[in-house]
Amino acid sequence: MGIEGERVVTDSALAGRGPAGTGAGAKPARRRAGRPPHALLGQGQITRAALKLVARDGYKALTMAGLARALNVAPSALYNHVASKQDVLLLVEDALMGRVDVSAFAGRPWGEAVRLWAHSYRQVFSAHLPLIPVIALLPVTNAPQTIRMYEAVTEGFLRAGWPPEGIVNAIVALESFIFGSAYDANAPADIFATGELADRAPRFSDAVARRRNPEGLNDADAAFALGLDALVAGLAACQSDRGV
Amino acid sequence: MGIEGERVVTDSALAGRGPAGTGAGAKPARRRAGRPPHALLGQGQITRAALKLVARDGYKALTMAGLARALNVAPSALYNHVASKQDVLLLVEDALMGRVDVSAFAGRPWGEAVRLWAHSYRQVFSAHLPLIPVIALLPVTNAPQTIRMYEAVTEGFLRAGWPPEGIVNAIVALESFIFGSAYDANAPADIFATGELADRAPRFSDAVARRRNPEGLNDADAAFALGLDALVAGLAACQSDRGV
DNA sequence: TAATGGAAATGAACGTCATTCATTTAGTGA
DNA sequence: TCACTAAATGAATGACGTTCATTTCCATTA
Repeated sequence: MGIEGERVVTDSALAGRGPAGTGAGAKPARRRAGRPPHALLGQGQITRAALKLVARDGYKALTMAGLARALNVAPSALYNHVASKQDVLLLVEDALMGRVDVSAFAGRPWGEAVRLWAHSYRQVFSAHLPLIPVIALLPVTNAPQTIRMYEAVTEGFLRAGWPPEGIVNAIVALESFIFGSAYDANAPADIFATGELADRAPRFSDAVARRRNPEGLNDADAAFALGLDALVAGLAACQSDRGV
Repeated sequence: MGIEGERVVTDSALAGRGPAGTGAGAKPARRRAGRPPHALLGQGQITRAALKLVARDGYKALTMAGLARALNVAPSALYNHVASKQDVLLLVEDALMGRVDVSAFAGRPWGEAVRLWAHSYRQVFSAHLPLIPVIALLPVTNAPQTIRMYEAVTEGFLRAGWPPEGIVNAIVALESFIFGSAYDANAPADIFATGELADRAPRFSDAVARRRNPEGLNDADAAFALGLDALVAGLAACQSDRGV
C-alpha cells in the first residue's frame, strides 16, 4: 500500500492487445515490450512475492515462471534484479531471518533465551526446509537480517559471560541441531514404521511402539525439547571445563 | 568379478550398427531394441553404479541419463527397476547406511559408543548431503540397512539401561544434530564473513575473528565435538530426571 | 533541444532433466 | 505352440532455469 506507483502505471501501460477488450478488471493484462514508465520490479517486490507464493503453494510452486506470473511480469524480467534463482532463495532466507525472535537475549537468563530463540528459529524454518542448505552453506555476506540475528545471539552469550573464543562453535552446534530438528518436524508420523522387516529389528520396533512424550507434545516437539534441554545443559557445563 | 553374466551378454548382444565397425573395445556400443537374452539391470547394479557415479562426479552428475550412460543402457530402461529418481536416492541412502559403524554399541560404554556412531554417521553423510532430506523425511520401510542401524543403536541404549519409552526421542535428537552438522561440515571457510556489514555486527565479527578450536580440529569438527559432548552429557543427565 | 547510453521490460529460444509411451525382443507358463 | 509378461530401445513431452535480441523509456550530456 502507499505510493508504490504500480497500479497507476500498470493501467496506463497496458497494451490494447488484451484478449477481450480493455476491461479494467481483466486479469491476464499484457504489457507491450520495452522499458515501462516506472519500474515494476525490485528486490523488495520479488522477495515479497516469493514469500507470498511459498506461503500459498509451497516451494514446489516457487519457480521463476511462477514468480514472474505472480508479479505480472515476464520471467526474463526477473534477471534484471537477481542473478539466479539461488539469489531469490537468498533474499527469501534473509527476509525470514527477520522473523526469528532474538528479543530474549536482551534481558532473560542465558538458558531461557537460548531456548526461546531456538524454538523460534526452528518454527520459522520448519516451513521453509529448502532454505536450510542455503543458510548452512552460503556466506552471510550481504544478508543483513541474518547478520543481525547472529549479533543479537552473540551479545546474549557475551552478557552471560561466555568467552568470545568459544561462542561461534556453540552457536554452530545449536544451529546444527535446529536445522536437523526442522527437518524432523516435517517427517511423516509413520517414518519409523518398519513394515515387513519388523522381525529383523525387534527392539527398535518395540521402542517405536512404546515411545512416550511429555504431555501435549507430538513426537517431533518432544525430541526437540529433549535435545535442546540436553544441549543447553551440556553447553553450560562444558563452558567452564573446556579451555581454549 | 564373479558370474555376473554382464560382460558375456553385452558382447554378444551388441548391434553391428556401431559407428566404426565391430571393434571389441568400442566404447559407445549400441544394443538393438528388445529384451536382451539376460537381464542387464537390477536394483543392485543401479545402486552400485549410482554410488560410483556420485563418488566420481558428485550429485550434480547423478542424473537418470548419466546413470543410464554409466550402465550402458537407455535412460528409460531404468524405469523397469525403479519408479523414480527418488527411488534411486532411497536405494543409495540405504546402501550408505550400511557403512555407518555401529559396532561400538556391542561392547563399549554408552557415551563412547554414541560418540563413535555419531562421528561415523556424520562422516558418511557429509559426502552425501542431498540424501539428508531423504533420510529425514521418508519412512524406513523397505530400507533394511537403515533399520539394521536403528536396531543396533536401540540395543546399545537398552544395554545402557535406557527406558524403552525414551529411546526414540533420544535417537532423533542425536540424529537431528548429526544431520545439521553434516551440512556444516560442507560450509565454506568464509561462511561467517560479514563483509561490508561488519560494523553493524561488531560483537559477532569479533567472535568470528577470535574463534579458537582444540588442537588439530577445523571449525566444523570443533563445533561438532562440542555439541556432541554437550548432547551426550546432557542426555545422560536428562535420562534420570525425566520421567515418561 | 537533440543525441546518446543505460536500465528495464518483452518474447523467443535453448539446454537439461525426469518421465512416458509405442515398439521390439526374449523368456515363461499354460 | 501360443499367449503373456518382462526388459530393453528410441522418440517425444513438459517443466524449468537461463540467455539473448529487441523494444521502450529515462537521464545525462553536447
